[in-house]
Amino acid sequence: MNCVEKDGNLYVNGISDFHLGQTLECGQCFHFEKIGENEYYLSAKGRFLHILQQNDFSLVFYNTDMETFDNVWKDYFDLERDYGLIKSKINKLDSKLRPVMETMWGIRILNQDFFETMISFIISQNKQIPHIKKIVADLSYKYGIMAEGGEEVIDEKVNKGVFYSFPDAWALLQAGEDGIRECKTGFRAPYIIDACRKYHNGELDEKKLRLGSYEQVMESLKQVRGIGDKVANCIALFGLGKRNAFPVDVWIKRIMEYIYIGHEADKKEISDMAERLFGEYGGYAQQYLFYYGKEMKLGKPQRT
DNA sequence: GTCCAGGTCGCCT
DNA sequence: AGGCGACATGGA
Repeated sequence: MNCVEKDGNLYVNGISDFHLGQTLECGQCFHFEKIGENEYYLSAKGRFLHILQQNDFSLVFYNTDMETFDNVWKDYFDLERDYGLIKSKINKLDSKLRPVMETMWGIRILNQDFFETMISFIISQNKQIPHIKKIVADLSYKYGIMAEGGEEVIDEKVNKGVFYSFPDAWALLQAGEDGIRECKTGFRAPYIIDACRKYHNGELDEKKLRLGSYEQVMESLKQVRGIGDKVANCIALFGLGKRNAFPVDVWIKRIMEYIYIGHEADKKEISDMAERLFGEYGGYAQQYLFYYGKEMKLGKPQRT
């Protein structure tokens, strides 16, 4: 991986196992807008980013310097991890994933902000991804602050929320349950408030959670109203770096039934099986499977 | 109009 | 313990 700064933009070459579109669209994050072929606006880490993937090996980070790339985006996109190795390990554990990983070869698990991930996945329950994105964008526009680098770019064609940072816990507490409801969060509004309180008063301490075990993390997260097993697993995986977490949602349930079981199974069975099959690689396997199954509509009942 | 969405809660056996 | 409807909102 080598970087060149030119005209204020950063050109990164020699990357591998990375596809920007797959990584953003695979359902792990919600605060972005597609503006072209493998070209996106996104908001993360208090910053706005315009990013383009030119080919399998090179990326353009617009209006970005080397230091910001090294300190922020390299970690955010998980670019320092060897996904070739991860895929070969998973392939050894279970060869049924080979075609899945060959199709979704460019997914990387983003290292996202814990608080934003927690609130986003509380919102995600019983909602489709486009609507989750809309709510995240609206909350950011209404209660967040302008993201660093967003002001110069503002573009009427996309939801303005992508130029703003996701609000912090205090801002959402100020907005209150009614303010949060204005962004169409519905019955999730009190859940969001509870999460903000527990985050703000230190009951949920990101540093402690990151140091804690997967089991400890799950138990702490599930103290929040509106966080059950599935959402807690998503937060653990995407917001706290617990790469063994294996969220079981309707899709993964269908996909695992289709690929491995051959009949209906309950969620407990699915997650036990995933732990046996994938162990510490559960999170990666889950995300390859999730996006593949969703794109292929595996096991989904036909509806016209 | 009906059904479902990256679920969870509360109440019912 | 496990089953089942309610929950807001929008799109198919």
